[in-house]
Amino acid sequence: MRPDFHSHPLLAAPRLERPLIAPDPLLVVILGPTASGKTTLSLTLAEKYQGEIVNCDSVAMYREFEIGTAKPTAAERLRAPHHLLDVVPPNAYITAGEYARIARVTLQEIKTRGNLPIVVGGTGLYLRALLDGLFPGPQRSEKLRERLRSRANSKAPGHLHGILQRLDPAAAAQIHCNDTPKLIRAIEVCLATRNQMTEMWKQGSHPLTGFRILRMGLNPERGLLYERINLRAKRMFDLGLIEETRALLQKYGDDAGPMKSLGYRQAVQFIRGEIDLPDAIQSAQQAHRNYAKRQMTWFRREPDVKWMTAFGDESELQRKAIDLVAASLMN
RNA sequence: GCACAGGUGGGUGAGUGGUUAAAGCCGGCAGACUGUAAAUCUGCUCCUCCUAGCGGGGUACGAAGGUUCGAAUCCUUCCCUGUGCA
Repeated sequence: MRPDFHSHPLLAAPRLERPLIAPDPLLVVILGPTASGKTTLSLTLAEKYQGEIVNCDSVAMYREFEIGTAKPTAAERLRAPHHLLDVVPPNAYITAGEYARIARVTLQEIKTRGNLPIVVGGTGLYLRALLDGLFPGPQRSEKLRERLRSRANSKAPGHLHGILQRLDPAAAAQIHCNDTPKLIRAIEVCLATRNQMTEMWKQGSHPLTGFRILRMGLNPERGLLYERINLRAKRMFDLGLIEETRALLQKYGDDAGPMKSLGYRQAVQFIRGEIDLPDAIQSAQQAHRNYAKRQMTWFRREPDVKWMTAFGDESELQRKAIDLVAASLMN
């Protein structure tokens, strides 16, 4: 049985009831769509405030996936300590729950050093898992999933939804019958816990404690963002995305880690001869743009975000961000 | 110049007399999301006028005419595009 990370004394210690002498230290969160300049802003803030950067981008956690992930460069990583980059082997996988566990440990360590933790991320679910916590659900069961998937393929379309309907009607009402991955997870939770997933949700989650959180959101004008996305996605191909993907494919096969993610999926299609290079590039650009939109949809619901309508590398925005942090440190 | 093929909504592409303001796909916009989330899924999407909304009206399938109760669909001419022959 794997230890429940929520019970770790350091992470989930109840806050003291009596007023604390010193307020909780600050935690800066930079969120925003892909290519909005989160990295640049994080570097600026880290240098200014002795910060340490904690990645919150799911794909950037994988080793050997380099060009397509727009990780901070080696030079950038020299400017401030970086965490949770390159921590997952290419043929393994990480989940939101696992991310939250290790990210919380990392945050605690930064706190101990007295530095300013700066969480930088585009993965909404990971951010939520870190900040708000997930419900205490079971881990994935590959066997069960395999069984469900193969059964679903041989049966009528609504099959999985029907199963969930019987197991947990409330969950079934919330998950669309076409959304196979979410249906599978819900069924998995019900079966593994012998309880309904919606009941499990009621047990609540464990939010991150011990920090005052300052959320800064980058929201540059959409047209400009899309231009940057197009340029960056194209550049990834110029820098050798195809070659990198080919090597990864050879080493780990096509189900390795984030092979289905932005850019890599298109590179794989090209390598297989399914599309030509211009189409692969265009398709990758499109995928990045669509992703940016989805990220904004997610982040708009995030509470207490200080939104800024510009890119993270614009000096005026950086000045505002610096002021925001200064003001928060003051309180 | 002649011969074929073709010109449909932001793109692509169905539709070959009425049930078509026009399928599907893409794009665009909006949304969902509780352990692989850079994943997965959902809704809306011609213009215009009236209506709070239901809804109703007007335009529209290269252009102009024509046939017909009725046309994106049939006919004529014209304009474009591609291919073949000269």
